[in-house]
Amino acid sequence: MKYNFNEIEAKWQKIWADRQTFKAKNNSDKPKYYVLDMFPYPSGAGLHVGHPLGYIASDIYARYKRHKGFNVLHPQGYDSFGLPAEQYAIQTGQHPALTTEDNIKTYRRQLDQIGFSFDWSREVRTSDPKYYKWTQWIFSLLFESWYNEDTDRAEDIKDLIAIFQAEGNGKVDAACDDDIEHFTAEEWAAFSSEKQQKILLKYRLTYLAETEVNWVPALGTVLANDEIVNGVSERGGHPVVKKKMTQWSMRISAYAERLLQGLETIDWPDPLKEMQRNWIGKSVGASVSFNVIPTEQSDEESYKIEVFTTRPDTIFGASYMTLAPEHELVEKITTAEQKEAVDAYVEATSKRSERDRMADVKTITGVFTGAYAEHPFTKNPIPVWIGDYVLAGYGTGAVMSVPCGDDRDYAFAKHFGIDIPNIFEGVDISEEAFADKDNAIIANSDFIDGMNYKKATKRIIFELEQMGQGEGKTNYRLRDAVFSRQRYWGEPFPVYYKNGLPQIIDLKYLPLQLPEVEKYLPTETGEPPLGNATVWAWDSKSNEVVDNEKIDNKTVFPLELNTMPGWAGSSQYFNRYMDPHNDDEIFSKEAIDYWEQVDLYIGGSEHATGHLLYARFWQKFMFDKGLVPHDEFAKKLINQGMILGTSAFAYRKEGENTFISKALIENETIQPIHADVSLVNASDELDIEGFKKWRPEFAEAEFICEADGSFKVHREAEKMSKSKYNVVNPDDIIERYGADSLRLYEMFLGPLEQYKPWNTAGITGVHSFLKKLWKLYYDDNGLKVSEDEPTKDNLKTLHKTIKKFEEDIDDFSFNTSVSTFMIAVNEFTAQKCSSKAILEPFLILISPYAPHIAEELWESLGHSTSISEADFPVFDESYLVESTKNYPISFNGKMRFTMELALDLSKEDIEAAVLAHEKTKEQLQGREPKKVIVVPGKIVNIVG
RNA sequence: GCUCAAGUGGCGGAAUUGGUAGACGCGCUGGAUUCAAAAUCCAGUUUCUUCGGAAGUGUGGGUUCGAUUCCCACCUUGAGUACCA
Repeated sequence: MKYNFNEIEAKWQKIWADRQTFKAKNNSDKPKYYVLDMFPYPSGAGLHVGHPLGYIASDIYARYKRHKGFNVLHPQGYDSFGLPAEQYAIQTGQHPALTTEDNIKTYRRQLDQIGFSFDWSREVRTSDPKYYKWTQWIFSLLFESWYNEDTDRAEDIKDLIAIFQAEGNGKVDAACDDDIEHFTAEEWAAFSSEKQQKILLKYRLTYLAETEVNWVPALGTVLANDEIVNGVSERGGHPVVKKKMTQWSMRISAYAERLLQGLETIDWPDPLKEMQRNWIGKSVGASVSFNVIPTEQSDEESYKIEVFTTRPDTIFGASYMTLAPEHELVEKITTAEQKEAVDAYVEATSKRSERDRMADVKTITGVFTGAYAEHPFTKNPIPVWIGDYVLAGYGTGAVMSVPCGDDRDYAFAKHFGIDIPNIFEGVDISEEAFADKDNAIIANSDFIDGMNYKKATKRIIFELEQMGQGEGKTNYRLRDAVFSRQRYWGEPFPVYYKNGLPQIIDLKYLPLQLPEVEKYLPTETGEPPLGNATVWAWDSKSNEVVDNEKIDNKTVFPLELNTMPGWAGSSQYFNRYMDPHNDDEIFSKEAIDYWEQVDLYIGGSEHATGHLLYARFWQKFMFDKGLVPHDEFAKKLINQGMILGTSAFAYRKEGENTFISKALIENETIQPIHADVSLVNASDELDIEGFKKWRPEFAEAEFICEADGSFKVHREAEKMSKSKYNVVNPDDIIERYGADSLRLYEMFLGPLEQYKPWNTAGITGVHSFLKKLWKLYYDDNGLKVSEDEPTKDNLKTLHKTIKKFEEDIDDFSFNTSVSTFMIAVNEFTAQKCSSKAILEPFLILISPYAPHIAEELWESLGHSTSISEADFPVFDESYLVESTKNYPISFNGKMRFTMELALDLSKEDIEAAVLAHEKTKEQLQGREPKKVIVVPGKIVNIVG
């Protein structure tokens, strides 16, 4: 009988689906294990071979854990809101829901034929109203919460109102907007309801605020900072400009410290943690306030400049101050003489886009305001400048400039001829600043002379606090996250506006479903696409959506026109899988108490500062609300590397329609043109006729070939993408070699975390391994497995494989496992092993990797239940180390043999080793030698 | 610039409490089978070699009986970040 993989795979995929083999129960005597993948966005292009890499790894692990006796939750779903479906809708008028539905069908078909053990009964889709009901609900929960710094957790807004009623806001320590006015209980009571609502909005964890946002005119929407790469939009590469808009924001900054601390408690990759740390950007230092020396313009008011510094110890080296051009004091303190120059400078910088400003870091610009501030200790006047190297958005938008201790201040001072006093002992600052704080000894600084950074900092902060001119302060780079998008295809906010103030729709009336619109573009008046909806008003009496014409602003009000960003739905899906069909609660208490959190999460590192940070934030919030038992949602995370495409480039002479083979290029100016990879063979030769037919503009092209008539292309690894013509489709691979081959090969390609190019040629190796495996069980006469007693060699191979397999999979070294199987099959073949006692447990080892062939052979051996229910074979060391049993050698003792070596040591080797061991011990006068290293045939070394 | 990761045959890659470097696969070479091809099987495949050996894990040092592994400096590549005071 032959190995007919297509038939076998279709058969078992159907059986698994029919029997619901992988359906997980929310209760069990077994320990639980939750394996999660980052759910896909179902794009129109379908899957390419790079997409399933992480899914294959997690599937192997999930199947392995089932064999190990765990109740495994391994769900899958779709992140189905998103821009491409909307863009397609704008172009074609097709409703995004229809496009999305089609794409999901393609995805499901492709995923199914790879043989994943997903529990599809728990599928979620972020665009499904039954799902986004709960996304909206979490939004409303955030709206009804504030962050209490004293208890360091989110609390109910009702508690805050109670405090305001009892004692005003004087003692409240909250994460809130920074323009809070103080009020007493009496004042609070006297405020109008509107004023009270406005104040509360400044405290809520999600709030409306006029913010400077990243506006992308080409997309008609705003983007969060993590959606912008090098000053252009991540999707599409459109220019980004700053614009002030009223937007919903998430007060993630309240959680900055906990998001940082939490990293210590989770087993995530170090580079990814590092990225999150940098993104949160904690810096410890002090805030210092400098009094502005009154001038004729400002003598009526006294101004203070607040600065943040991480180097309070260098305060005596401050020879000037710098404000960001956008700083509010700029116009107030500028003197008459300098006004013209300052205005011109502010005007010029505001015109420069963010991108220009970033690209042009080297050029030093700035202008003197004419004003002076008073140094808090020396009382000397120091000039106040403005310069665009100071960012309005970080710290206070102002700095005390210490040219001798900071490179940027140094360059600025040098450029404008400002004083550079040296406050470091024994350091030459004539050429550059001395920024090494760990090796600095302070000098010329009054009472901190001779101190190091640590001591001086402490002392300065103490003195500043005494004087009331500063305090120790910690700053975070992490900004609150803008949560509004001017798009159609996203979750609607459960919000309507009464007198311009946001009101939340009660959970009872959710989901608030997306309205139908005629056009998916923004309206002519510049409103978001939902502005096109005609039935989009809220009747607060009947609690339902009604026609816009009924708006009277008494009982019927306009609804929010923005929708939520892509990360809203993906910040809660991992918990929803635990109880996905619950319409009364986001999940039941039993479900969350049973599954707790994700044990293993596999996905790409590109989500480091997006999804993975926001999801941690929501989880911490949910934890504060007592909804989840852990404040981190995923215990362990692995980043799978990307599988790259191997692009092919044909070189064309610049300005001509003549192509020239790679090896023949000398000094022609050439232009590389992407050629479809299917037109190029393994030796990098181009199919010229196919190439001509492929693109009409090349039909008439000339080709300069090698002497043997071949035309060679240049190869390069790039991200797989349609536009680079380097996409390899899994459907073709599966048809030709089978899903089991694809699964094995993707794992065999290299370490999971690594980026690696796809190369179809190598798949024949794993495919012939499967054929050899099949032949161990079947020959031309049918099943050849016998009831024979296993030989010693058989047992040795089996147990060696079990041992190696477990070591590999515990380290997530999926690639070496495949090699382990290959070695085992080669050994069994050489041993002519047919013993059922060996071949049956061996199948269980293979089954996570190649589940279809394993199921088929398992059935052939007479089992009526799925192999996924079989227990993992028990490893028995005695088959491996028997050869050393009769000798006084312990494995973890002073004499060391590795397991592998012990297998192949002869009796003579071991006797020689024991002798050498004893002899050395004698020489050392009874002390145990540290190590005796033995390899077959010789003693390598003895270490005393 | 800063932070992090990685450099091993023709290729993908194995080997880490320091102990046989190159497992396993691809490719290549030779052979068997075949009218032939595909498929399959067997043998070989780091380099040099006077066939005894010698050298060898980016480069140069160091520690060690012993270094792909540890330390220092440098080079290269990739990723992240970018005036964060």
